[in-house]
Amino acid sequence: MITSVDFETYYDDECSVTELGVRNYVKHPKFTAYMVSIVREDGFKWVGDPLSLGCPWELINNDEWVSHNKSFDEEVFYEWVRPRLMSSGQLKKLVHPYKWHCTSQLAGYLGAGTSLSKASNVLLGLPMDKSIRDRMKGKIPTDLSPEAMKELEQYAMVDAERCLAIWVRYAPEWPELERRLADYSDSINRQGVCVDYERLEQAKIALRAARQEAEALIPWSPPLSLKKLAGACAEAGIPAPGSTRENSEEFDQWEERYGERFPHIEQVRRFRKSNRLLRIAEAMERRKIHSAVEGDKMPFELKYCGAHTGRWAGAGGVNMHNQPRGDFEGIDFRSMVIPDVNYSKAAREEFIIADYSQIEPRVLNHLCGNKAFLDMVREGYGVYEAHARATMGWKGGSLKDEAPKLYALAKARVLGLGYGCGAAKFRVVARAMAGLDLSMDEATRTVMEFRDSNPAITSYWGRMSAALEQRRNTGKPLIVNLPSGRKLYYRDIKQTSQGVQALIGGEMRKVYGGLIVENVTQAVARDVLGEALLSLSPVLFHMGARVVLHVHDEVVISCPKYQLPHALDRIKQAMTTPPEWLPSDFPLGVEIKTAPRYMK
DNA sequence: GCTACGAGCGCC
DNA sequence: AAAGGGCGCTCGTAGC
Repeated sequence: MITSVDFETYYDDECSVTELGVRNYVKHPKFTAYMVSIVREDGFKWVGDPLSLGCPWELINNDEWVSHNKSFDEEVFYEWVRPRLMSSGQLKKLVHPYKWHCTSQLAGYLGAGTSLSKASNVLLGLPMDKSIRDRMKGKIPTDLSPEAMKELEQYAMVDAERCLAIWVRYAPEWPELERRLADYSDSINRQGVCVDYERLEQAKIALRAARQEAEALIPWSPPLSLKKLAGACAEAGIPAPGSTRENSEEFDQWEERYGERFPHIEQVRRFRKSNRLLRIAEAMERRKIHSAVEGDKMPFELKYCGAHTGRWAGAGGVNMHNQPRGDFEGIDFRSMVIPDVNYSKAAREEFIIADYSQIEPRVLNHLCGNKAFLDMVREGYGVYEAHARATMGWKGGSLKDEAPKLYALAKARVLGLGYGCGAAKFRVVARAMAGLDLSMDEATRTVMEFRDSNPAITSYWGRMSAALEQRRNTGKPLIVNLPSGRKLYYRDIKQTSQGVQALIGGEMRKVYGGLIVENVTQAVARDVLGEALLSLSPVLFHMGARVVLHVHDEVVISCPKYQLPHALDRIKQAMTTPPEWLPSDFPLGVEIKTAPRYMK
């Protein structure tokens, strides 16, 4: 029997998931699960206080439960509700589901967005009203009038009904391998990472000092106000920069001319950066879980299929997918994350960090059938040099050594031009990715040359563009089949005043051929990582190691030091063996290193 | 007082 | 429009 279970819980500014993460939210003294809605496949429905005598826990014992954001409801049930039911004697034996499923993960897999309202909209065609929940902030049911209580119960029931409907209708479309990946994600999240909280404390002191110093040197307030900045520029008799974005061409020119006369800009950046890092540090602190055996750990959230391409998305307050790299004010932020400790075992651990090398260009050239390029990569040439040999007429020796400028251009072309980028944007991309300063003419010429010499890629854009056109204004979705069997969905494709748009991940967004090619490429690279995670899992388990984190094309593993000599080869082997849906000679490359702390 | 949204910026 | 893309979080501002 499928049964949907949805808890309503108290929240306010300081006691919320956003603020504390799921684990410490449920532990908070103010936390209360005041309502649960239960809907069974046979039509049975119940809503009310989960601790009340009438709550039908024994009825749904051993059912298959389904929730939207299962890891949240699990935490509430196992850590707050069930212990109370047991200690009050209301339950004589432990109640639990036979299995617990998640419709947020299912909806993500189906490219429908991960929120219940988007999923309901896209998958059931039923919009939802979330306003009642927003009005519940800081309130518990005793604050409510009987009418308001009734309204809330109805709202909670609708959530559970929609959740059940989505599961019943779409669960068959969710393959076993993807379900394992989703479960695995949840376990990685819950396991968390070890954090060097002492070092973090030192960092916070330095960051507070930097922020304060910067704030004092900025003559306006609030310090990040662009309006105030423009006002101050006007007073100084100089034009205001259109943007303060670092590395933007426009801003660099402005800074060159006026930077000396107007030094506050540098402090604006310093304020922004130190403030941001300080906020992250504080959020990491609030998520701390102390364990005598495992040390101080921080659970986090990598959302399975958080992006419509299927990529995981960092979430939950501390985003492990955008941790700052490198040094700021003497602080290397990534180094706060350290290998697992286990004080009950003597084994010390070390990180192994493994990255796929340029996986997206490799995938793109495979998808469009660019054999010449892939053959050269298989022969051992680097991706950029292979591109230069295949399409830029390079016949010499090592491109990087003999023609560094051409190498940079090849790199910019490979990274920037595969998805339809035009000349103006290419100038920005080439600057950011390869440190190239191109004139508009040079950029235009490069873009044209690239397209001329890469017909396989441009015709791939064309096919996707034609597929879109075929479904425009027909109501029929464009479903792109990926080699893994997974699909990408472009629903409700419409001509609008903004160009062609489609319902992508629950939102209307602009769409065109090159974009779909980019999405597919990203999606296939994601599937490679997914397969790698699953094939790594038993390999690591045998060595007492485990994945603690993954970032799109990078896997961070904590491994007992005495296993390191075997580990590197085995990991590389598992990661570079192509999934069965790719050619067995597909050239996957992995860069692998050991590190005493998270880095790069 | 609140929410919604864009700018800015971090990552791959 | 042959248009690089995918994310999340903080802050400031606009609008209610």
